[in-house]
Amino acid sequence: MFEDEQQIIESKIREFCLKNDIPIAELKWSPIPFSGEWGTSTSFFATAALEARAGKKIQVPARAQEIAEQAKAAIGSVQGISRVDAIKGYLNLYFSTSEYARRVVDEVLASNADFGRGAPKSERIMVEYAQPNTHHSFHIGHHRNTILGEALARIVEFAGFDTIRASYPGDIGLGVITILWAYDRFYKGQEPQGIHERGQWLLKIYAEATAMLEPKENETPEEKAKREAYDVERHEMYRKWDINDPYVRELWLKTREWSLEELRDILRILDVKMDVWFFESDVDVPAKEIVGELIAKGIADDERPQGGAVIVKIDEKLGLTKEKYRTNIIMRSDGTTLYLTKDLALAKVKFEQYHVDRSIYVVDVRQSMHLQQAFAILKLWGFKQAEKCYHLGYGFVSLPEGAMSARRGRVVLFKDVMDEAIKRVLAVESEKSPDISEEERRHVAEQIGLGALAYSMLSVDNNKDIIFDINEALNFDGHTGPYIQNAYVRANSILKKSDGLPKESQFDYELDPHEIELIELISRFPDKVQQAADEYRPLIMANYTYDLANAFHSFYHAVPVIQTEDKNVREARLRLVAAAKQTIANALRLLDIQAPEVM
RNA sequence: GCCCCUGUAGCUCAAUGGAUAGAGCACCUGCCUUCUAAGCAGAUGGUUGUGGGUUCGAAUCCCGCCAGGGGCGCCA
Repeated sequence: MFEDEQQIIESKIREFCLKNDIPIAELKWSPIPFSGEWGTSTSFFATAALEARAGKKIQVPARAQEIAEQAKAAIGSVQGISRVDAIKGYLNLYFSTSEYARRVVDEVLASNADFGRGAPKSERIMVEYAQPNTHHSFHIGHHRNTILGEALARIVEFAGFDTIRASYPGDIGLGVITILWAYDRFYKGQEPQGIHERGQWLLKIYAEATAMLEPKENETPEEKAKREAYDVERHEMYRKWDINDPYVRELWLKTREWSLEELRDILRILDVKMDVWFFESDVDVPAKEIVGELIAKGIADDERPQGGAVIVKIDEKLGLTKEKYRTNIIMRSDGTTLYLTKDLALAKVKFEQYHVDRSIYVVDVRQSMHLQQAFAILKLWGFKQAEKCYHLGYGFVSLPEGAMSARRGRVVLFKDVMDEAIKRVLAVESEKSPDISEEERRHVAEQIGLGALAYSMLSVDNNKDIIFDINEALNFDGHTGPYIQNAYVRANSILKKSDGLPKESQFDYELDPHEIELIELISRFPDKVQQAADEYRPLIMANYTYDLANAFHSFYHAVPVIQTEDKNVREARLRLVAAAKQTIANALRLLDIQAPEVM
C-alpha cells in the first residue's frame, strides 16, 4: 500500500550509493519485526557482499551497518516517515502513525469487498479441480482437492486474472463399467430416494462388485468359474459401451446423472460454481485424432506394425541425455486411447477454444509424473502455453487405519463428516449462544462446520499428506476456521452496538500497540493476495487470515471501543473495527469460508 | 535401479538465504457485574533426521547417508 513512499526512499538510497561509489544490490523490503511500532525495512547485506566480492577487505555485517547509517543520514526527512533507524545492517523506516492509520482505514472502507483486489491482468487462467470419478461418492480426499482448487481460483481471480473454473470428471473406465455391470446384474430397476443416498448406494455396489470379482484364497472350482464368468460379462459390457450399444449407453448416462446430481449438490454446498465441465468420455474421439497428428509430426513413434503401441520417447525428442520424462504410451496396440492421450486432447481444447494462457491442474501428487509428461509433449507439440502449465499437487488424505479405498468401501464421505460437523457445532452453539433463533442456528452451524473443515484442509502445505482425524478437523479452538470466524463476529458485535459508522475519523492520538499491529496487518492484505496468486499457494492466505484474526482478538481484548469516552478516539476505533471486519471477510471469502454474523 | 515428496517443541503444523526458528493442541498460572471466554495474557517445551559443503549469514541452497511415503510404456 505504500509503494510511493518506498519508491521515494529507494531512489534516495540509490542516489546516495551512486555518489559514494557503492555498488548497490537489489533492495528487498519487508515489515519490521518485533511489533509495537510500524514501518518498513530493508538491509544492506547484499550490497556489502558485492563490495566484498569485488575485492574490498571488509566484514559484511559491519559494512552493512555502516552503509545503513550513512543511508540514514543521506535520506533526511521524508513525508510520512516519522523516524529512521540503522541497526544491525538494517534500515528501519517508521511510519507517521496517524496519517498512515487513516489512509489504511479509509482505503478499506472506500473499497469494501474490493479491498485487496489486484489490477486486471492480461492473462487468462484456467483452474481444473473438483474432478472425482462419476459413479462414486464424494469423499474427504475430493474435499481437499475441491477446497484447494476453489481457494486458488478465488485468489487468482481476486489478484486480477481472468479466471475459468473447470471440472474434468472421469466418467468412463473399467471402474465405472464395473458398477454398471453389478447394478444391471443384481439391482436393476432399483433406485433409492435422495440424491446423496443414491450416490452412496452406487459406491456400495462398487465395493460389492469388486469383492465378487477378486480372486479369493481357497476358492472352489465353482466359485472360480462364477467369478470368471462375471468378469467376462463385465468386459462384454465395456465392449458394448465402446460400440455405442443403446442399452448400455442409456444405463451409463442414467447412473452418471445420479452421480452428477450428487456432485452438483456438494459443489452448491461448498459454493463452487464451475464454468466448464469436461467429461473424459467427450475427449475420447479427439484424443484418437491427435495420435495421428503426433505421429505425422515425428513426435510419436508408431510401433503397432511390430505389435507394439504408439509411444512418445519424450527425453529423446527433447534432446535430453539424462532420463527425466522417460517414454510413455499414447495409444494402446488395440487402437484405444489412454489417460495421457485424453489429457493432451483436453489441453488442446483449453488452449485453442478457451484461449487459456495458464493452465493449473489441481490433481493428486501421485499423478505428477503423468502431468510432467503431458506438459513435455505439449511443448514438443508446439504449444507455448506448456511453459505455464502448472501441476498443483497435493498429498493424499488417508485415515488412521490406512489409505482410503473406494474398491474396499473404506472411505470417509464428505457428507457424513459435514453432518457430524454441523451436529457438533449445534451442540456448542446451544450451550454458548442460547439466544440465537432455531432457524439461524442451523444456518450458522453449517457456516462454522464447513469453515472448520475447509480451514483444516487449507492450513497445511499442499505437498504434505493429511491423516484425517475427525476430532482434529472439527476442533473449534485455536488455529482453526471458527477462531477466525469468531473474530469477525466480535467485530460485528461491536459495530451493531454502536450508533452507526462515522463518515471519517482522525487517528490523531497515541495509538495502542495492538491497534498499530492490527492496522499493519490490514495494510498487508493486498500484497498477500498477489503473493498467494503468484506462488499458487492458498496456504499463504490461510496463514495471513489467522494472523489477522489473532491481531483482532488481541486488540478486542486490550482496547476498548464503544466504552471509550473520547469521541475522536471512539470514532477512529469504530472505523478501524469496520475495516478489520471487512478485511477478515475478504480474506475468508478467498478461502471459501463464510463469515457468520453471529455465533 | 532411477526419479519425486516429507523429516522442525510430547503431538499437529508455520517460517521470500537475513534481526530473537513461531503458532495451535496437550500440560500449568492468571483473566468473564465491563464491546461474544469458540477469547486474552503468561509459563513450560528446540543440537530444525544426520554428516559434510557453499555463503558475511543456512530450517531454507548443493552433495552423501538414515527414516517414512509416492511414482516409473499398453490403469486412471
